[in-house]
Amino acid sequence: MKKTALANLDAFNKETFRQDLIGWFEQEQRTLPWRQDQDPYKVWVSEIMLQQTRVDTVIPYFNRFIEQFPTIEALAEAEEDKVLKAWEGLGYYSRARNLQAAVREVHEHYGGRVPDNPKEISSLKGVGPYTAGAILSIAYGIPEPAVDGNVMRVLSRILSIWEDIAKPATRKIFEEAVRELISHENPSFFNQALMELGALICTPTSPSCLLCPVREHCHAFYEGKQSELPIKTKNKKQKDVQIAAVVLRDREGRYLIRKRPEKGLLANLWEFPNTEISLAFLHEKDQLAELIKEQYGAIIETAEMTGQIDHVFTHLTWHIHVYKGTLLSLEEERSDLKLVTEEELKEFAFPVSHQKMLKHVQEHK
DNA sequence: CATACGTGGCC
DNA sequence: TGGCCAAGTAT
Repeated sequence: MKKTALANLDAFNKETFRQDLIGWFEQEQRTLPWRQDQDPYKVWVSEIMLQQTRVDTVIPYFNRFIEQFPTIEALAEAEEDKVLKAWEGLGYYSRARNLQAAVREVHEHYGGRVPDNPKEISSLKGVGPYTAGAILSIAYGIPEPAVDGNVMRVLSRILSIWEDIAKPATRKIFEEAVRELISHENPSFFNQALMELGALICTPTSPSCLLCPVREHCHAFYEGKQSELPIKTKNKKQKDVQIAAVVLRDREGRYLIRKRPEKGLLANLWEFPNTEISLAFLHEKDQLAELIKEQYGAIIETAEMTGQIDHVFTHLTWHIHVYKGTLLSLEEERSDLKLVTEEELKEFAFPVSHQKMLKHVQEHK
C-alpha cells in the first residue's frame, strides 16, 4: 500500500463510515432486476452487461437475456448467433462471446456452479478484477474489493487520493483502500453502496454533497475540493476511417450479408458488404464494384450512392459512404456469406452502424 | 503500459 | 456539435 495516498485512513473512523454507507444503501438503493435474488449466474450476467454501460440501458437487455437464457445450462447450450442477437445494440460484443465461453467452462468443469474463490473465478474469460470481486461479494458474501470507476471516484474524494485514475496501476491503490474499509459483516452491501453512491450522489460533475450520507467522512468535502477529484487524464483523439458500403439485393429481393471475422471490431456480427477506401476513390463506382468482386466474389450492377452515415466508436469514426445496388451473381459458395429475405434479416445480429445503413437505404427510394 | 473494443445520453 | 462519460477486460 502507498502510505502517502492512504495516510488519511489512519484518522478515519471505519466503523461509523461502514454504518453510514450501508445504512444509506438499505434505505435508498434502487430496485433493479438483478437485485431480486443473489443467483450467482444472474449477478454474473448483470456485471458483464454493466461494464462501461449505463444501468438504464442494461435493464431491458438483462430482462430479455435472463428470460431467453435463464440458467447456466441454457446459455451453455445456446447457439452463439442467438446470444449475439440478444446482445445486439449493447456494444462491446466480445463480452457476450466471452460470457458464453466462460459459462460453458463452468457448465463442463465446475458442475454448473460458479466458482466462489478469486483464483478460479478470475480464470474465466471476461472476468477481470472488478467482476471477480463483484460476484464474490454480491453472490457469495466474500469480502473482496470490487473497484470500478464509481468506487475510484468516490474514494478519491473521501480519502483525498490524487493519483490518476486513468492509469491501470492506480486501481491497486483503491483495492488496498477497500480491503482496509470493507465490511466483513456485509461485503455485498458495502461494495454495492459505494457504487450506488457514485451513481446517485457522488457523481462525476456537481456531486450532491449536502445529501451525502458520508460527507462527514469526506476529506475532499472538508476542503471544498470535491469538484477537483478524481484526477483523470484525457484520451487521445480517435482516427477517421472511410468506408464504402453497399446494400445489395438479388433479383428475388434477397439481401447479401456477410459474417465478420471472429476477431477484432464487431467480431462475428453480420453486416452489409463494405470496404475501406481512400477519399480519392470515393466516387468511382467501378472501383467499388471491383473491390466488392475481389473481396466477396460478388458481381454487382453499378451501385448508386445514396448518402453518408457517420458512426462514432470509442477509438475511431467510420464515415460510411452508402450505396445500393443489384447482385447479379456470386462466384462461389462461402460460409460467411448469406442471401436472406427482409424477414430473415431480423434473425441476424447487426452492429448499429449497419442497422442505420439499412434504414437509410430503405427510406431512400 | 497503452490501446482496442460499442453505444447512447448529456451539455 | 463534439467531447466526455458509464458497474472493465484482453492483449
